Amino acid sequence: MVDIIIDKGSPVPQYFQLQTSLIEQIEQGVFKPNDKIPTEAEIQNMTGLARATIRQAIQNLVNMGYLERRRRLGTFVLDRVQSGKKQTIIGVLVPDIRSGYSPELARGAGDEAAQNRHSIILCNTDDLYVKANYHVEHLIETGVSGIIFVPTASPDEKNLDLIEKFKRKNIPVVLADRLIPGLDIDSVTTDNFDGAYSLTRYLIDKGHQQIGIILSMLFSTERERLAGYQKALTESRLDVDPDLVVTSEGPFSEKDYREHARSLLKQHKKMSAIFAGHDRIAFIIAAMAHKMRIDIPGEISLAGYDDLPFTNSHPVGLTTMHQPIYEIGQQSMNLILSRIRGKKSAPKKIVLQSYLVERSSVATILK
Amino acid sequence: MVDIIIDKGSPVPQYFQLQTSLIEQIEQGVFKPNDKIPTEAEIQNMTGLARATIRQAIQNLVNMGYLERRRRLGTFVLDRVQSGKKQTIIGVLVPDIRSGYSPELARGAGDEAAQNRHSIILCNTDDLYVKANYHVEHLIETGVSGIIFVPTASPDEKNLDLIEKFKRKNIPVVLADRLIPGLDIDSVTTDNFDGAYSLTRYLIDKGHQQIGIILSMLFSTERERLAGYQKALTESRLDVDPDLVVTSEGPFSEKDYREHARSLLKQHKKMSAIFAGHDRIAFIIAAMAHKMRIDIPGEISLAGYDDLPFTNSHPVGLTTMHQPIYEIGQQSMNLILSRIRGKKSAPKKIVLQSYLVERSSVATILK
DNA sequence: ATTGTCCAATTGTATAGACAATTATACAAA
DNA sequence: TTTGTATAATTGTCTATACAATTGGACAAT
Repeated sequence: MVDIIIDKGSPVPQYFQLQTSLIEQIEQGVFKPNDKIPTEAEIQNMTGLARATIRQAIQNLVNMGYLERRRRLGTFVLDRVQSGKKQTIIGVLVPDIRSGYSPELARGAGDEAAQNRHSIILCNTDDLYVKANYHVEHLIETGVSGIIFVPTASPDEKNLDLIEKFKRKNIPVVLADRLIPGLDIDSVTTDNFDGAYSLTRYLIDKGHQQIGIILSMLFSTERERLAGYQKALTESRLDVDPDLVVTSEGPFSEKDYREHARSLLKQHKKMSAIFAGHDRIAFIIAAMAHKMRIDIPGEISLAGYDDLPFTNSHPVGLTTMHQPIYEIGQQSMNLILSRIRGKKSAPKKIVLQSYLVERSSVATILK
Repeated sequence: MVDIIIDKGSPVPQYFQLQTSLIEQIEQGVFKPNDKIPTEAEIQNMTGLARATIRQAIQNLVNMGYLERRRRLGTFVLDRVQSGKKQTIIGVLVPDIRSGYSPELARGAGDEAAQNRHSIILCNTDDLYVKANYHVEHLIETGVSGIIFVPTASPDEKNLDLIEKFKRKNIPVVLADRLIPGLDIDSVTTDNFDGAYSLTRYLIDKGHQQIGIILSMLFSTERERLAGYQKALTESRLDVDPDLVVTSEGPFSEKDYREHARSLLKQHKKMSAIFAGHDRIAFIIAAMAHKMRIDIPGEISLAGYDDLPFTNSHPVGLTTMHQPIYEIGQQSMNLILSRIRGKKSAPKKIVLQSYLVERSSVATILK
């Protein structure tokens, strides 16, 4: 039965009490869609409130999309679809949807969002702060409910600055794939240290003793991979030859990496295997080796990292660490959705495991 | 100067007159962002209206995002950005953001949207009607302003059905890359007929007389390519050998295509070149040829279609038709934005040109 | 069957006035 | 310096009341 009680003594405004009471009854189904609620006069009799007060409450519910007034007929409850809860949209900021793992990540996030009847707005940052910032402002204006963010290649404080903007608006953020040192926030990553360690161990077990490595130092992911590589070597009492460690501070540029690949391959007599920081470098190395007439894996073995979707169909047959990128996207979405639903708890740091995919680019060396 | 005149005799409600007058003065810059407007008491003196009436007008402007009340301080004009006009969001429906040309297309559309301060909601259809339909409903609920749609692999009437749903809601739609026969609607495509014709001519000019082809018949694009191939052959008085035309009715499946590739390659003595319907098939053929120890281009030449982003870095060195996918995305976005801005004119059908990218997979045959 | 007129219910607009809550500011007290 | 307190300006909440506008439905006129 209809039942509205107003506590005149409460500090809660009476129009607000009425409003809350009505919403409750609508959501609990006392008033169903298309039902007519009591007229203003009736509510006046029931509650003793002034009509203006009642109107204020009802007007708010009309603005919120719960009710609809029809002159001479009364006030009616709107359908669920139209009422209240608007669509939830999650912003996804990735470096570049065309390449690397971004498509896979976006796909995982998108599928998971779709399953929960939400959508993603996709933004390319090109790993640049300015572009990311542009999208950040825009996403906030658009009113997204949450953000999945792959930090850009900019300095940490720049990335922090972007995250801060969301925090100020109470929009939850999940970091995907890359971390920002010292920042305690929800994240979904893979264990790059452990992955690189396992991969290097694998190479060592195959008999390789001189292992070159080439990677960028821009991201937490690759820095961890370098650390894993170093640990595996020192653990096996092998020297880390600084000549064989080629790092780059700059962002990924096809041309730079070709140069790096060439300079490393020039020393190919000094080593039996190369650990490429990620598959794209691996393929550049493979192409360069082909050009320099160095046979893989005959003369030198090659291992990658990522196992990108097309790695599988690439004729090099690259042995690489498979990263569960799709799952990163999924889990990031799940995490952000649980935050949007209001879950309060300490930041959750999900770390997924990678696994080795053996193809044909690594040879076994007989001692 | 501040100046509010209310006509008490007018049938226009006085609160509405006040409201309109205030909006006008805000938009004309009499009140600038962060300015304080007169207090309720002052307006009362200026107009002679009751405070409740004034409040009603002001409350509406607060709801509309023009004003902000600050207790004890007064009522202030908000920034333009926050006020009124909501963000425009464009839905983009692609087969699969992970593979093929979708990432490039989404990137083109996304960049163009960003330049115009809009966003894209990205949806993967997997070329399935049901998934597309799911997203369609959701996009409509979300209130997107326009749609860029790559038709699914479903029958035409299913795709028409999806488009119809948008039309009913007056949401403009642009078809990207693929067409639906008989449908007169905005579209951005490439000239597949002409492209395939040129590519086949190129092969013929290189001395190839027996040219196999393998493609799917599911999409308008590939059907046109087949037609272009046939035209080039007959024009040069070469027979179209039905044994060398391998078509598939089903959707793209790695396994099926491997089988098709194998059966075509078994006949490799009968031909000197293969025209692969798109690059992904081309790479499957290349991998299969490698397995069967058939040298490309030594024993057989191979040409693709699409020039996907990674084709370039693929060691096969595939000669292929470059499709301006990024531009398709851009132009689609431009077209949809002009429709959203209200442009009325006959459906515009933009056809972009492809061009040949010569790499090393096609040999010249000496006669 | 269509059109016109009136009625009554209900929401829409408006006035006048009262007191409450909030908060920037200034000033006092610790 | 910090903390508490008073003040006044302004918006926030609420009552009581009146008349206007809209409109479904009944009924009459054409």
